[in-house]
Amino acid sequence: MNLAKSISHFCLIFKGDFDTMNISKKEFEMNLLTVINEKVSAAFKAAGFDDAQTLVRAADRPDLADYQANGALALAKSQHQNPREVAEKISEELKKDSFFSEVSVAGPGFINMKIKDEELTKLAAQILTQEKAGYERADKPQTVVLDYCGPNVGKVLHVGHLRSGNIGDAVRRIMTFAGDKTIGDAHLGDWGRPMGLVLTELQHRWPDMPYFKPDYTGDDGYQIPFTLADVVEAYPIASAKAKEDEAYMEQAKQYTRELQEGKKNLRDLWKKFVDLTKADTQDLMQQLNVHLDLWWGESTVNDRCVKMIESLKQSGMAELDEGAWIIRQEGDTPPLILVNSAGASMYAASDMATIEAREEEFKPDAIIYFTDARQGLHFSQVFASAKKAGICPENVKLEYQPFGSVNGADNKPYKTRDGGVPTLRFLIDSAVQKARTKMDAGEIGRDLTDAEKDEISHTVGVAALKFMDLMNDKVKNYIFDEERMVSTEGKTGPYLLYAMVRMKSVLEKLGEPKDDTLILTNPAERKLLLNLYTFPENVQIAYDNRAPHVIADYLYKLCQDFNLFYHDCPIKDADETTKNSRLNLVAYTLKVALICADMLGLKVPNKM
RNA sequence: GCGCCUGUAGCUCAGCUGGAUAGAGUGUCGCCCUCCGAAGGCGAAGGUCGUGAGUUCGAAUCUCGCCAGGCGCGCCA
Repeated sequence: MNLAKSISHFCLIFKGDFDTMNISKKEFEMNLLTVINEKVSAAFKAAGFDDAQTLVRAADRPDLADYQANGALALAKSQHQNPREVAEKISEELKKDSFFSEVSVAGPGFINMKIKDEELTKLAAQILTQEKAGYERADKPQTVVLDYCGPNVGKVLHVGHLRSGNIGDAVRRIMTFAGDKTIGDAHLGDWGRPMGLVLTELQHRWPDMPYFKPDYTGDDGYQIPFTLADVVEAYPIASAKAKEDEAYMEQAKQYTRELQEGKKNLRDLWKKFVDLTKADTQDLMQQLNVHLDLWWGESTVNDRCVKMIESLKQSGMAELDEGAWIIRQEGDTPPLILVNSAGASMYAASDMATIEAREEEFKPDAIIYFTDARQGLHFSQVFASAKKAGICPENVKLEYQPFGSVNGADNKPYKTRDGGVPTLRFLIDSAVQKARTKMDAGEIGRDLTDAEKDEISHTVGVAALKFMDLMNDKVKNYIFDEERMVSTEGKTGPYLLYAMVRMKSVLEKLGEPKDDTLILTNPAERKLLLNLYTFPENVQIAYDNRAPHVIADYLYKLCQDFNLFYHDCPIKDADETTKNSRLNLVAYTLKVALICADMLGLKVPNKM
């Protein structure tokens, strides 16, 4: 994504023409970018350029400027004028504004602006004290359903669920912060042939369960003899047996059908192992601080799915081809298969029915899917078909947000040392264990009790795991380096947590600031303050691109700037004014950092 | 064969909806604790942005070709 473009998009609504927008000027002076953009926009007008984009953004050459405007370049191009002359004219107007200490034209026509320290410090109390630290929603808030996590009954959660849950939840948090109404749905895989297979295998192993007695009426108080581990083990075994043993396969098919028809004994048993999966998933997601609002599954839309397929057949949208019911696609795209030639409905049908259910229940503006990058074709078929069939209204946006795979050092999908697929529980446990080892070996945390160490190492370990997963552009594969993950050096979860713990610690030990006066006496303070002001733009870019890594990157830079400030600017022994000012900076930084951490679903301990 | 994604420092990655001298981290080398948390900070070295054209005043960024890697292509999810 392009920073400049995203910011300019963000700026588009601020044309300096507040009256026509029926919004008070005050409300728009909510962050530094909009303040400057208003000034530059006014200068454009005064110089005779009315409708041009100002293209204001934080300078990418901090040695030359605080903010820059690239609008003169674009303007000169469209009007066939000399860009430097255009920039000079605008810059002459800007120089009249006492807000800036320096305005100059550089290179082909960049307008560079430096802001007076007093202006910069004065704005802090107006901007950084706001609940959202200057972030202002540009367009109308939306209702959005987000589909992530995606656990499957009978299968153990693995690294793919880590990505789906982490990324989906982070995007949900970002959207929620931005003002959207969000609904996170786990989309449980709890239907179809796998369920029949599990039922069959459970019967083989525990034939005495009441569910299989001919006179079954209910399972009140019955304690199931199997655990989640048994269910997870049962599925692949059943799957293998079914391929060999025809009778076994027939039994599984029959159970699948009877389950879907609602036969009570099977439904009751099915519910037992679905609940086991759900409880396990809930536990893991809670450990990861991934929030879900909804636990709809494929079973939730079963009845709807049956009706939908019938109606698609009636309308001619679906056609029979080689024994299967399909929906033809545009161009070379292969058809979507609704019902296979054996008469079983496919997951594409279930996904379409789920869209219909979500539309009916929530009337969302958008539905966003977080699944791995291999499902692109599937979703393009489902989306196109849902639109074509009128299941999804035209104005509802269906969005597929793919993510790359997690690879080992060999750049092949990540495996444990024994070659197995690492479970999510294993990943969490080993991250926590590593954090604990680090804590026990280090000088830090000596004064903590064992219980505190347990809790903090869990927080740190999970943050390490999550941050590693969120710090890169989600569409790319990344290499899982378990040692680097828990390192406190460099761009890691523990580094961020450490910086934030320091901020908390400073405020706790030296007290909160007495008033909101801010003074700048050191370059590190100025750098940190300027960075705090760019929070709104970063949120906007992250929002527009559904890109948690933009927040991750911003938080990292904020912590770097803070650590430099912390190192260069002593607080305890400074004079009262300086001390108070620096405490203000710490408080502002902590506030913004905690918002960012929350967007990423990172918990921040008080000590570590 | 068709389609999607990726290729930037030794390594791991930002930047990619066109702008200045392409940024971090890590690794290597050097420096900084009498001080609010050194799980920290500072500095040095390190790049034909896969490749070749094109568009443009200006290309890592846009277009096209090529090369390399990953993934997907009707009855699993």
